[in-house]
Amino acid sequence: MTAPQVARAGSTAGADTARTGTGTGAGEGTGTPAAARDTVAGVVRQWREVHPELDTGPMEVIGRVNRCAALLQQAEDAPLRRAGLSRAEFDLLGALRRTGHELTPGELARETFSSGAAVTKRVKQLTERGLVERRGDTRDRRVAHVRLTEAGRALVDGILPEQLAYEKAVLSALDGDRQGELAGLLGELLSRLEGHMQGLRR
Amino acid sequence: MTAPQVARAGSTAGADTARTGTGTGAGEGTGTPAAARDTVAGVVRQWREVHPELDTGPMEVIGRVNRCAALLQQAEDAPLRRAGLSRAEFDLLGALRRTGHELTPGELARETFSSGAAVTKRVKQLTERGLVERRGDTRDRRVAHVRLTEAGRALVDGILPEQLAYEKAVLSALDGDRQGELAGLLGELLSRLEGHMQGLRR
DNA sequence: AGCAGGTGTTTTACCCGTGAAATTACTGCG
DNA sequence: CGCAGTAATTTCACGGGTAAAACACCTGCT
Repeated sequence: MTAPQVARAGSTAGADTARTGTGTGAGEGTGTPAAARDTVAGVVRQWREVHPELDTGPMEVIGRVNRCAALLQQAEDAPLRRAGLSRAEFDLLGALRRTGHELTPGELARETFSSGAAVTKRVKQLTERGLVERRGDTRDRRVAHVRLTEAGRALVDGILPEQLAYEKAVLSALDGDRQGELAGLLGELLSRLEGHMQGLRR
Repeated sequence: MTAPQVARAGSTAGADTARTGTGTGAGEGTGTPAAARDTVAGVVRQWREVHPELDTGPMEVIGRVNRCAALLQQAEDAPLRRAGLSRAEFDLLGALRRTGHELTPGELARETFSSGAAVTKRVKQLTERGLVERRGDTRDRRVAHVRLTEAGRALVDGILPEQLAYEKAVLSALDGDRQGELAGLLGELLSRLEGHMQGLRR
């Protein structure tokens, strides 16, 4: 969540940069690469016409990641809104549920990739709704502990299967094998990005 | 950009749902799947411990797409901010540059996946900065036409190569072949999502 | 011609997230 | 003990996005 709103609402990616592979890749042999009938392909084509000298390769990847994320999130939000939760709120509740224990605001911020200020606000709202409770730490009075109420736990447990089913349906656009390949490639990229990310901040 | 802020700022994905493949997929043979040392893997593991009966497969894909998008966008924003532009502004300018001709606010909204209201605001700001100009349509006085100024065009052309180089560096975490595979898989998913997306709005 | 209905754009009101400052509290050291 | 330094959390001011309402204008029908 902390990341530039990949998630939240409107979402991002749109007309981003995208490049075609470094020569390798996607072609399936048949006329159109089979996967190339997406918005990003069109955008890349336009850039190539205007700037034929540029290597548009990265756009193909990054543009698609962004756009997929946007669409997937949009889809995912539907079931949540029906339960009256925003994605950010669900993420917070989910963090509490999956860790199985109380978390401090700071931990929640790290866990949900959002700012401390955002956590403060969300916790306040969720407390008012009776989904979450807070208590001060007895030793260190600076810190607070947030935990799910019974209602909160029930809400998460009720939504989660629905959410997963919905995601499964959306992903069915890709067969099982491809989903696995995709998860693998993304995981590889992700683990390296998360590793030496700070090193690239020019 | 219109999509639910995959992009923008704080970014989203965080503690999202993610599933492990449907049996196929990522394993490389060696102990840890090689790609499984990312944040998402940990989150999925937690969910599985708490809800062993649920199929966490979709999380593996969707969670990673979201998280990758968040990190990539965060990285991409760096070069833009140095030029004093937000990603949304750059997308708008980029749409004008790559299409090569004037666009109406409505077209800009569609092209950048954002709301009309957002376009109105951005165009106003960019006009004040002298990067863009607007003129009313002579036939239909409801519509406006927005075009790049010379300064705007120069700015985009100056930033783009830098942006692409930066993206290329970030993606170098994956070798060329894998980038191609990834682009292919994402393109396939994306084209189907974009196709029958509206059909899933329960 | 005149108006009902539709379309393109802007305005309005509001929500939500952020960074920086403020607040409160702990800790180690002289 | 008392204070400088640091840490956890909240408050503040603001930017940017959205949906819905308001506008302005066109078009087709009678």
